[in-house]
Amino acid sequence: MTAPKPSLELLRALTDENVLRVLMAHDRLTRAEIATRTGISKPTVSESVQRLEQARLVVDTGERTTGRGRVGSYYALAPHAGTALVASITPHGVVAEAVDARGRTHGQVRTALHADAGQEAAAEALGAAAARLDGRSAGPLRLAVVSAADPVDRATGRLVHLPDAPFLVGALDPPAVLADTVTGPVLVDNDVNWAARAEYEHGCVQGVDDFVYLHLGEGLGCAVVGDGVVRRGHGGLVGEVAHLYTAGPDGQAMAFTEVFAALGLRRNPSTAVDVPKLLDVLEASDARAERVRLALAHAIGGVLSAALAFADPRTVVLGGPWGSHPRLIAAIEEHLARSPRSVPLSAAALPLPELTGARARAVEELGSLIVRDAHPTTQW
Amino acid sequence: MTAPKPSLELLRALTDENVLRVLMAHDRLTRAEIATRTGISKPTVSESVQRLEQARLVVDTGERTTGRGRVGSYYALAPHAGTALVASITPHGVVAEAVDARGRTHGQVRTALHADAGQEAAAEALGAAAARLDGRSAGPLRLAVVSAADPVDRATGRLVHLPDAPFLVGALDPPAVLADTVTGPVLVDNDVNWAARAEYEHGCVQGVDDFVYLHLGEGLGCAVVGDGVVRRGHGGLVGEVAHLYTAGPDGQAMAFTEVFAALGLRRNPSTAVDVPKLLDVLEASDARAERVRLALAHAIGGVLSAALAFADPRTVVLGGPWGSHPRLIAAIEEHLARSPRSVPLSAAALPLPELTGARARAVEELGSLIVRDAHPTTQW
DNA sequence: ACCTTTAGGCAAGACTCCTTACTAGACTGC
DNA sequence: GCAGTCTAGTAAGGAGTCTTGCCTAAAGGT
Repeated sequence: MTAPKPSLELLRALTDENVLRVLMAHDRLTRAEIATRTGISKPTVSESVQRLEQARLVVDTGERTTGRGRVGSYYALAPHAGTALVASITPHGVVAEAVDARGRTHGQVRTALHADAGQEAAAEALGAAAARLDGRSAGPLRLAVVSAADPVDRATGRLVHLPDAPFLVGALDPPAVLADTVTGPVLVDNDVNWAARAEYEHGCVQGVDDFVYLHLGEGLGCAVVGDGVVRRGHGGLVGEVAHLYTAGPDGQAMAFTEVFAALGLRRNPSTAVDVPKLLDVLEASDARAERVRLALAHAIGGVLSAALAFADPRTVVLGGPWGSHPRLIAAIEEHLARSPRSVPLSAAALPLPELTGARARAVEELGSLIVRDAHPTTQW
Repeated sequence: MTAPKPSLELLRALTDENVLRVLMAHDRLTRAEIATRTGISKPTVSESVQRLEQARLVVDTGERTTGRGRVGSYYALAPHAGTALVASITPHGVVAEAVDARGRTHGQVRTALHADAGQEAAAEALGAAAARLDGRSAGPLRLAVVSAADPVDRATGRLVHLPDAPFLVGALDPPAVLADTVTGPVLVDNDVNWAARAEYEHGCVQGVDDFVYLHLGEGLGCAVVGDGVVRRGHGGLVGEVAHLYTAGPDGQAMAFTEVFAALGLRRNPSTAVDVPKLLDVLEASDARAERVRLALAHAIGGVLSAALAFADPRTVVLGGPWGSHPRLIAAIEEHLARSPRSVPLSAAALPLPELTGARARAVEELGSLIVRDAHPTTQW
């Protein structure tokens, strides 16, 4: 039911958007190249470039074409059109970078955190990183996209604590921390959701519009991609599988997180999974380790039965410090083979996937902001 | 990333779309009324109406305005612009109707089926109903929207049989059955999904963009609405909760459908739930019935824990022959109160919800078809 | 030295939408 | 019964956009 009111202003806006978008994809182009790439006629492109140059969204780079024919001028997006902040926050540290609308990274800042650093340290590191990147880049930081290793409230962007969840980063309010440095919106989401986006765009499930990404690490998380988009649900808590009923070591129904308590795989007194111990179990070959592996496969099989029922994925991607272990995947596959419904598994493989996914969103969003700059009042 | 190529043809198409859409919402309007309602100027509207009249998409109804001022002519969508077939197929019978782009129903056909009628009877009833409605309506049947009480393959529109599911209607291929009568696409989906759409638009969850609709009847089904749209997943099998792990009567993990076997609530030898017997249990007040109710609440609580983990609904709607029973809802609420995460419940109340939901989709789709008629080559 | 190629500019034309002004007809009030 | 008022629709003119086609300038190839 899309039907914007027709007007000549709309046409002009559309032309400018086409020009801006092609400049976001190609970093420097002559007017003639823009015309052929967009399919718009040369005179129209010329007018548009003139408008956008006057609006300081596009600049003549000073470079000139070489080769046969008349020399042409290369145009590009104005460097001061702004950049976006991309940040990833985990209990181990903060990684932040600035990206422009072309998708180029303009500097990266890493800050290590102690495991028991607490939330103030995380907030401070995030703020400091943003300030440094803001000072270093040509334009303002127009928006921020933040990845956090905890559940995120969809309405406020704040990190939330769920019962029996490890709360690795702790209470943090990224929009508040970044309000002074970033001029526009601050988008926050769970690291697993961003990782899923990265796998969708650059990883092992390209072109698969419906899949589930199960992250198994200290915390237990999951992302659901439906119709090509990461689904967040009402509160942003899609993928919080800790309290999902599944099968425990002796076949009794229990919450997924309780399975690790029952198997002695928690890092007491917290509710976090003891990853080193779990990896030992996956490597060991004694009978007890085999029993634990079976129990894990059974429990994860239960989680996957829920994924099948509520997300109907084409594939399930397993990631996280122990989620992509081949022996675990083999055990789960064996379990699935005996189940009434099955689903193919694959292992996640991208490095820093949450940063990749967040970066993609940042570029997309920055592009939309710049397009809106050109025609602030036009809406469609 | 929407950026259609600007052109004058696009503008004209947009004008025509605005005019058509407002005529779909108001059934008869003068040119002046169209102008004020769309915000487009009178001369432009006049041109558009002339074009659309020539294209036989709009007609002068012959009616004239009364009251002060010059008499105006009322225009309306052409009756032969076509209608859409809406059909619901359950083991008890077929209900079919024709709707026009205004959303008006143009006749309903009901065919009762015996419980053991088989799939040929269903196919025949559907085909016959379509033929009768086709003959009765002014224009052609341009598309069909079918609701079926079984899982539907998203790619083909065929009904599919899942292990341990009752397969109430049986193997049926609505696109094939309707290919001769319906000139355009045939959209098929599960009755629960259509019912969820009806509740979203006219029922108890209006404005709630994320909810889950749990249908409890002979079969066990579920619909997931995320960001305002019914989610279907890769194969269209979102909501098939029969094999979801949950808690059985004695606390052991088992598939949801097995719970009914364990409780003796199946209509042997099928896997369908014995609804009358279950309703008896909900009405009875002896200790055994109380135990069964607790077990049901526990099992459904497990299903809801999966819904929370994978859909994060704002509300859960309970529907179906026994799903909206107050005593069941009370038992589930009591169970949820003791759970780490909870969610509000509400009871479905619409009559024939699957037909309402399917009708809404049919009207929407028919509108898009008619708009495309006006400008077949323009795309956005 | 001449031809070819290419970026960019210019002019003309077609088209769309809008504003303003006008006409035709019918009701209202005296 | 008549003048005034109100409204649907039309006509004319203007502003703006896109496209086609042609031209010029400058560089490379032959």
